[in-house]
Amino acid sequence: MKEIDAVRSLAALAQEVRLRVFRALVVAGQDGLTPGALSEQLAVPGNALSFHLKELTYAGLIKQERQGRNLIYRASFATMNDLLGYLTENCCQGVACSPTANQTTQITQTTNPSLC
Amino acid sequence: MKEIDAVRSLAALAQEVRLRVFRALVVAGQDGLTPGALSEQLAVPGNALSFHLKELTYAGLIKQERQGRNLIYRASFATMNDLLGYLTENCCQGVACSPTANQTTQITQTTNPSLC
DNA sequence: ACAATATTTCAACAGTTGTTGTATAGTAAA
DNA sequence: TTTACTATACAACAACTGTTGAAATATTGT
Repeated sequence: MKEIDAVRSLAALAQEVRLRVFRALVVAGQDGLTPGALSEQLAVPGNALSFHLKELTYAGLIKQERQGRNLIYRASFATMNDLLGYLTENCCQGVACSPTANQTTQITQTTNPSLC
Repeated sequence: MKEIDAVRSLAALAQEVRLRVFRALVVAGQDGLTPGALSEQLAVPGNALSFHLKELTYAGLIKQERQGRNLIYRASFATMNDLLGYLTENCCQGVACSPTANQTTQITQTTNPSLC
């Protein structure tokens, strides 16, 4: 992941409505959610929601797929894990920064970021 | 971590200079870095850097400590891990969302976020 | 074709953010 | 205490962001 992509993703998440949308989609997982469901669940007007979904899509954090008259939005776990990796890269000069831990937070399968 | 804290942290990181500063501090680990060192390393004017350090501090992502005439800035791993946990919470309704993985990305020791 | 539903687009406005230049405050050494 | 160094604070401006209301597009059922 490049710096510009990370900034774009972080900016997309740095907004109340979008953060709620993204987290709701993370919880929904493969099933995803329609804009209608999100609008109701989060009490956000349709046009505002659409604007925010576009931002999240532009950042690559969510994907859409049409199903009949509805769109299904899903979180993009791959992009999210890239971002998490970018933020934790080369932690503590590669040296273990604590005696206890050596774990990684990924929201699904992928490559392993360098961490301490 | 509350939503407002997450938004504040994400907004703090969603800016080129601040993201570079934070990543440099993550790499530096316990040693930390002075504003002078950061200013030189990242080629950012002192006053601009000061502004961004204040933002990161306000978000709780970095901490400062005075050492003689210098200040030492360090990344706050605890806050960062809270944030990572917040972003991945209750992934996929708690059900494993992929056949392969069950990992976590943390940049240092702490509590374990719910993931898939 | 028509009506109903779902979703997006557009324009305008207020509010926020980042940069720059200049000034100020704290610390240390001569 | 003067000088140099390190770091922060403030004001002003341009650029970006989020919300709202009104309109447009797309899909389905009658």
